[in-house]
Amino acid sequence: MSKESLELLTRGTEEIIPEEAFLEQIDSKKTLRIKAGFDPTSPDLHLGHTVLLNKMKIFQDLGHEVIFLIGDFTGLVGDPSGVNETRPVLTEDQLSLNAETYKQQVFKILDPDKTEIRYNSEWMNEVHPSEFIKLLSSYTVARMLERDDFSKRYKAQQPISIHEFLYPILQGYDSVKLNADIEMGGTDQKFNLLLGREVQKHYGQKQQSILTVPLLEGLDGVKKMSKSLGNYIALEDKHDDMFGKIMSISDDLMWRYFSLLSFRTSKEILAFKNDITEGTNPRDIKFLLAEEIVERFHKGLGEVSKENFINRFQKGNISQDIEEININIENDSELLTRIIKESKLLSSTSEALRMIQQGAVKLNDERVSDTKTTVQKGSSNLIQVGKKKVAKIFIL
RNA sequence: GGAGGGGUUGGGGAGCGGUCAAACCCAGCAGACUGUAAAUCUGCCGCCUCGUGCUUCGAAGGUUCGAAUCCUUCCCCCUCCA
Repeated sequence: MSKESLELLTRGTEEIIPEEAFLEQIDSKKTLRIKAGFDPTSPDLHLGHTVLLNKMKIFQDLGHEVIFLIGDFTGLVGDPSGVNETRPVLTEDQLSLNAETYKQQVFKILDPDKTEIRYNSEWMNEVHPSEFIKLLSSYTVARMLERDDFSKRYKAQQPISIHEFLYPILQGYDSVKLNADIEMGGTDQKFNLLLGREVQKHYGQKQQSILTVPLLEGLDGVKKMSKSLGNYIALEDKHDDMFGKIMSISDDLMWRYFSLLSFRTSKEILAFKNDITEGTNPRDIKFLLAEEIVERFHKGLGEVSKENFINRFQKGNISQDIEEININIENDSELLTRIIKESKLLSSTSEALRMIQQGAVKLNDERVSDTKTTVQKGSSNLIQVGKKKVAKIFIL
């Protein structure tokens, strides 16, 4: 393998274990089986996931077999990684629905012709109980408790269910069944990935090497990007939303996003940093990042998103494509607070009331100060709540 | 199986018969200021028909003029012993 390809492959990775074995594999010219698993616990993939997907794509381009494993069975167990409490168990219906939307989304990055999609229910549903016991004997409770999140929860007197111990072992079994040469995952997966090596050994199989990628911080810049924390940018986000969300990240975080998400060279990124030192507004550099990312998921809309953004926030105009909502009312007029709730702009009339009191609500570009403001049947109204929420509402 | 501790509004965590929609911290939201950044200041942060209104403090009953606070039963969690 060329030096360039190797650089490409290892750039932005957190750890490779064991490094020597990995390099040997890469050098061997053998077609490697690369595994990465995803829990279909929530239907939206976000930018955090793409750090890993991008890596998979590189392996694909190098001609290796990439396995996108959907953990539909293990999803029933719930991965305890990095969580400080027991995860709710999902129903099979939810899981299979999520798995479907996953498939559609990953091919925004991966090459469908070169991707092997597998479900671990394929083999897990067939495992005989005696086989299962044999599998579970591959690891010990003491070693399981070594895992950081388990030991923390244990010390903090928080519950750990027995089934949570199974998760890492089952994940390891997937590696056995798939004959994985390399498994990739986020840094929070390190324990699970390493355990896969133990399970493979237990089954007399060649041990996989593992490659971890950093977890992308969410919009808050502190916690990892995740749907449950609400600090995520979904691949399915509309272009304007995606652009806006990227613009809202802090200047520090911007560099993190550049290094993990951008396809620009390290050299270019360094040049941007210099520009800022020399007086360029960091916002303008952030524009470049936002445009690149939006363009990746919404072909041809990067530029447009930027223009909309400038219109909306720098010039104060409202962008063209605002969500339009129809609301049916019974009387001739209705309280604005109720309309705001009905349109889902806010979740309760109480909240709408407070927002009006705080001067956050605009009706047809006029700031609303009267909490009893009403709108007429048959009218169309532009309603803004704060800077980010806007909708055109038709009262029917 | 035995002994003890505990379950409070998104998270943490006060309250331990009325003055409790419930201190305080974090997170979040809005306004001002800005680059929809950060920092800062101010306000908000259960629901509605906005009132001496309604529903909340694991669940259900009970005591009381009055309960998150007391009693009973049940559910759940943790620790130690077996």
